[in-house]
Amino acid sequence: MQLGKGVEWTTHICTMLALLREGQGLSVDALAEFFEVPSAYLSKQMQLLRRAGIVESVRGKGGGYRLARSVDEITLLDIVIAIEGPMLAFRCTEIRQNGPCGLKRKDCKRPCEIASAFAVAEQTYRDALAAKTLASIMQEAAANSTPEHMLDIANWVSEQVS
Amino acid sequence: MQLGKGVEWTTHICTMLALLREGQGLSVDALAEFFEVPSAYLSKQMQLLRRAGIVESVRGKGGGYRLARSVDEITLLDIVIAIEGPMLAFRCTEIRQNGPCGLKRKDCKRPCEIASAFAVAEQTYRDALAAKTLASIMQEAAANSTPEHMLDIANWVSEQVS
DNA sequence: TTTTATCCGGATATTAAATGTCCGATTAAG
DNA sequence: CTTAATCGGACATTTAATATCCGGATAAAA
Repeated sequence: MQLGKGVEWTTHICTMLALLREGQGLSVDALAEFFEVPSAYLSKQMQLLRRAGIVESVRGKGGGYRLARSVDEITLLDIVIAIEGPMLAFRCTEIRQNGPCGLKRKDCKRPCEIASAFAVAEQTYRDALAAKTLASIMQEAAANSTPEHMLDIANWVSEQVS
Repeated sequence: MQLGKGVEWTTHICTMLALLREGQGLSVDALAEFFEVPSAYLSKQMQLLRRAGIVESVRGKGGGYRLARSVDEITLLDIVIAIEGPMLAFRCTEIRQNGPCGLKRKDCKRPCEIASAFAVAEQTYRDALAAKTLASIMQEAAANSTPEHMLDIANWVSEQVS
């Protein structure tokens, strides 16, 4: 049970995009270089974010990606669902309907107790992710970082958005 | 982010093993037939449960699997960890240390805010699974099932433990 | 208008993980 | 000794994750 690398990558990237001013954008190549991740593959992950409405893209020279809404309207759950899809981690294949004592389908309108228990647990997970906004992450990051490092990043950003 | 089929299979199987009396056991072949899952692969999953101390095995003729402890001492988390391993779903590859503004390793003793947030969320998931014992699942299952179906299963079990 | 930089989407390739099978060794009952 | 069962390792297959490439669209700048 593993989340794809895209979740880690794009979450960090969202914190970068949050530093941009109105009208600015960062290209996939710049972001890939910043984090040393493969550019072409990162491009695919960014497209997933775009289709989810988390970021928006500007095509053509000088284009790039930027956030599509404010940092307090983007949660970790939004990102996970954008990258991983909406399916639950627990896959119920209804094996209670199999074998010599298998139940009839009509008697299986409600999920079994096992599937229900996993669904409840996953909901707590999602609730926790939904409660964590990009805004709160950036606030914590700022509190734990040094002024020098934040300045480094600000300088790199301004070099990119030429 | 998907849990393996072994989690669903072995959880259902634990509820079957819970029906056995002292000294009885069920063979992998019997369990595989009961749920219509591939016997050889199920055998692998059962070995994982065994190494985790959830079930115990009896080799040789007449042998099989049975629970290694009582149903209120076996949780869904025990089963998930036995099958999937102890790793967290979110893999932090420390990309904050990469690229032109990468942090030095010595400045990364604490996990970053993103990794922390995912760790907190996963802990709520695990807490929920740890709170769900096999005992509570069987109680719910009994409440939602019919006497006929429970009798069907009891009869099948007694045929197997010859 | 041409060049350049960028996203977009599809196709493809590569790698890793999940799933599934097989077999020889071991163990215990009859 | 034969039979039935787990154990563990090796292997095979299938699927998912990761990664690359390219042609097309778009827009800015030269």
